[in-house]
Amino acid sequence: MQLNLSTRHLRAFLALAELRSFTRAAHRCHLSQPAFSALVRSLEDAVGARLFDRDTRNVELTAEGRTLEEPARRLLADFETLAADIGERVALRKGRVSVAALPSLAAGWLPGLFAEYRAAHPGVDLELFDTLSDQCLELVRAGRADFALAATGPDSAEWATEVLCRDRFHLVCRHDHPLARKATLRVKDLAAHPFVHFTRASSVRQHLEAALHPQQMATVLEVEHLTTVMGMVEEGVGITVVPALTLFEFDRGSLVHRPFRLPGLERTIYLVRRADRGLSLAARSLYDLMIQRKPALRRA
Amino acid sequence: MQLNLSTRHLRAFLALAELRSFTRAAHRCHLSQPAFSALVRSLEDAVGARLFDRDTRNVELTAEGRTLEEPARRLLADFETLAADIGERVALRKGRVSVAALPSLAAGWLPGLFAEYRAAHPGVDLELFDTLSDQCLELVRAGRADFALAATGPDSAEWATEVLCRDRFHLVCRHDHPLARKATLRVKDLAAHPFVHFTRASSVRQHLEAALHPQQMATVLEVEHLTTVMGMVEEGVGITVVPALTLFEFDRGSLVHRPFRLPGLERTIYLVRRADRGLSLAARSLYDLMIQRKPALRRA
DNA sequence: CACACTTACGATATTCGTAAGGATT
DNA sequence: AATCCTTACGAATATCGTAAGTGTG
Repeated sequence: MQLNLSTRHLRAFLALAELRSFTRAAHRCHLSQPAFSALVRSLEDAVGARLFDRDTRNVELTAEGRTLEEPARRLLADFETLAADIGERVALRKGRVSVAALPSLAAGWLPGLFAEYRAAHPGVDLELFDTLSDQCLELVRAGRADFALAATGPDSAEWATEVLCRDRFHLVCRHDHPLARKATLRVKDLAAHPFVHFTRASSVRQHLEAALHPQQMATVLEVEHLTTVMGMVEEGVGITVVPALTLFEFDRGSLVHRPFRLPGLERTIYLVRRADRGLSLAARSLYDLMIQRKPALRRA
Repeated sequence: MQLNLSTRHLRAFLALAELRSFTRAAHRCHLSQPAFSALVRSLEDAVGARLFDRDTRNVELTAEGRTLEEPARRLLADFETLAADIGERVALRKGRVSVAALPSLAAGWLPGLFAEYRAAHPGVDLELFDTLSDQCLELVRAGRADFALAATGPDSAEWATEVLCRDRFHLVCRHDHPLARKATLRVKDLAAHPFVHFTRASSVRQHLEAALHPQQMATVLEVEHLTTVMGMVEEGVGITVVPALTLFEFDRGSLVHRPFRLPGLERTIYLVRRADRGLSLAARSLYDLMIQRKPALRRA
């Protein structure tokens, strides 16, 4: 037989110990006085000892009651701290979300979204891993990230995926480049010009090659970072093709970007999470905000 | 609105977190599975968050549940420590009793009684103040002693008193003293012989003077400690009169002690406690043992 | 279809508030 | 007489277990 005590028992005990009056303590506990009396008695029965000496005039803790007073106070405080903690998590005033995202998304679209989320829930810690697709999934699998923004939709029971948006590829070249003003843009037009590629590990490169296959590019360079691609193109080293979500990097007067008509020339951005565990409230709220604020697809 | 949680909620939560099965956790909590299910739901409703992700195959903590797990474990452990503590006090395996007693009782009668009590309840700490009557009462008034053994029965609403025993006065003299063999012993016989008194502060002295009044003694010495009185009498410095409960000190071949017939020549030993607060369980049990083992009145 | 959680539901236990009782000042 | 805790008691609520329902492998 294990005893069952509730926070109401603790509150009643402490109220009575402090106020030394059943009537007033009952009122503090929002109970009628007889109900309060019964509650105290049930507590005394549960612990097997009389905790208060009472006659019609005075109420006072017994020796056993006094030994209980301080521990009970701490216990209730701990309880309430815990309740407050989870309450703050429910109210999204506290918590932590960790997102793994491709660099192309991390730099362009996410900052604005994170800013909005942070303004709404300043108490929630945000963590962002900007890394390549495989590593993103690995972080989610290991539980270090709540979910990932990735360009691959891994089709396994391990994952729960949802489409965030489709991201069309654009040609980027200098303003004075021949392709900048060509009437209709075709894939085979690319072959004639020096091309700045992403490294083969990047999802942009992989998507691009798959979409353009078997068309070959005139690769002059393979680089890792988006900024480097931009610099190269701006200096006329070559042209490139990038997804719309990275175009923020190329928004400068010396450059031009133009979408392709070809429907296959796009990638899909997925929200990916583990199928076997739900999202925390904080993670869910950020996830939902992402769905709600889907990246606008640029036409220009 | 303040939430009400019970130890059963905690136990259910922890059992389910550990066993990851409603069926098995319900069994551990001695509940039917649907009742257990309802209990978990009521916990989730109370904290306002889903704590377990469950489908028909798997049960697992949510992120919020995980944040709750360790604190809940500590909280329940604290609860049970506290319950165990008070249980041990109720069972008298733990506790503390403090007694204030006159030196005459502290040295003679109490040691055997304390030994008996200690053997029965080795976990209970015993404290003994052996001091004069006024100081005994002061210790009880201040709450530093649970009750006192005193020769004065203070007749005030402040005190609750109970008679422990009556203690008759005996003449003590050397074996070779004239009074050692006198056929009938009268008070006035005392006046002719040098008398060793206790100090005026002692209750023995006060009782004796009150009882013998207006008879005057031939005082040769006033000393504080019982042992000193014994030494003086043994060396033939004088005779003395002491209560029966101190006779243990005079049980040696060279000395004789003889009771007086006079009924007034006795003192009453009281158990004295504060009227406004009860005794702790440990104190009550020692108190009751004292009543039960009242000092045997010596006839010899 | 077997297993595991949820829902339905009637029975039982607990807890509530009002009203009466008893003790003390 | 007034105050304060306890007891009595019918009503509302909570909790229980059995049995049926539901979804998943």
